[in-house]
Amino acid sequence: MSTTARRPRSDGLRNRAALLVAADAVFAADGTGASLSAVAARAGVAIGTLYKHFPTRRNVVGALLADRHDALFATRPDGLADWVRTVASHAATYRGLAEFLASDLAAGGGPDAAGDRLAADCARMAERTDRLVAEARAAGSLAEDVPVEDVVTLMNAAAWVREQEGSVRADRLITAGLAGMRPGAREWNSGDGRTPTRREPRR
Amino acid sequence: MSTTARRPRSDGLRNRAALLVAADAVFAADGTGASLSAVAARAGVAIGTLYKHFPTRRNVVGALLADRHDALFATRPDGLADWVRTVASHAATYRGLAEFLASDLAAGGGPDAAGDRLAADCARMAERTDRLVAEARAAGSLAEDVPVEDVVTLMNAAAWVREQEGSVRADRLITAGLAGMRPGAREWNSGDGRTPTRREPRR
DNA sequence: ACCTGAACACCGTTCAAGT
DNA sequence: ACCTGAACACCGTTCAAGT
Repeated sequence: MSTTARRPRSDGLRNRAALLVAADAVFAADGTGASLSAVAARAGVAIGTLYKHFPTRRNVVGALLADRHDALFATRPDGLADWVRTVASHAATYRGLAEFLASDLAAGGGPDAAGDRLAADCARMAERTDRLVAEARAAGSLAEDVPVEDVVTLMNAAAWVREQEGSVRADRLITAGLAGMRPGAREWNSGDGRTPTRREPRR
Repeated sequence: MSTTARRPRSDGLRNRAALLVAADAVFAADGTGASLSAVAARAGVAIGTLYKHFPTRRNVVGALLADRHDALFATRPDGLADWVRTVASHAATYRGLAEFLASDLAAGGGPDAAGDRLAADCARMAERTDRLVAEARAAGSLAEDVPVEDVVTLMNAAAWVREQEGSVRADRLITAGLAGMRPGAREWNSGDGRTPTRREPRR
């Protein structure tokens, strides 16, 4: 029960910071799956030191994203489309990050939710998405029967597309996806993509 | 210039077949990036034999997909939506395959186009997509100003989503995406996802 | 309290030697 | 013509030993 707050040693702090700087550079070049040995080498510390500070690769990614997430949550998104675009762009910071975040978000916040920065950030992202989806529904720009999951899927998919094919294609996917989620957009057809009729019109 | 057709040795053929069976099982379990040593071991051959038959991992994947592609091209898709769904489903056969195919398709058919089965198949897929996009435009179910690339992006994204989140979410993404590519669907707004007006109506 | 680096298990890829 | 398996370079992860 004694939560004795031990103050960290100064070399520990220095090494931690150096590791994050190195990880950012290495991940930017080689993606989220890049060599951790290379990260440690670049930071000028032994591999054991990296594992001491960050027991899992997930911890490295989480720590690396912390600052970016602060910035992300500090902005007031101008509607759902803006939020989707911003998150998709963020989730494509490193190659492989989209997959990383998608699985983390799906797991509802990763393995150990307590004290886990990445898990907490994912939860916050989910909350904000919920809110903006509700707003968009109220504003009539999102159909009532489109679940939040569909929007989250679009965000993840767009992030992956951004990694693979660049921001232009990702933006266009978002535009089309959201347009297709507007009230009435999925009324006629959507089955075979041929005959533009057949379902009874709404109201 | 002498294209002397040498007939392959029988043990060579047997090993090749065994390698493909093993690769299918291992890839199904661990994805496209799975251990090739494990594949060779499961096939009961030495690692060198694997590399003799398939110099690169891409060749393994290509050979593995050959039969599936024959089946894919044998079917007559019932419109663009059907084709997009079919391809997305196919491209999610193994984990990691979506990324594999996306980059191959983007490269216009991979490194060595001549005699490369995977490259040829990708080219065929591109052709068929072109044709169905043209048909959909003519039928009025796809807006004239939607480039084929947008449809291909949707196919790739849906395949990735299928790997990550399952077929339900992938299908819904396709439905929304295609609905958003219908004539007129992107007319009003699509900027901030808030005010449903502002652009001049069509015609 | 933190750091080091050897140690172990694994994988990709090549290539000399075999049959 | 094809197969084998040792060899090399690399990586993830742990842990005893240091300071």
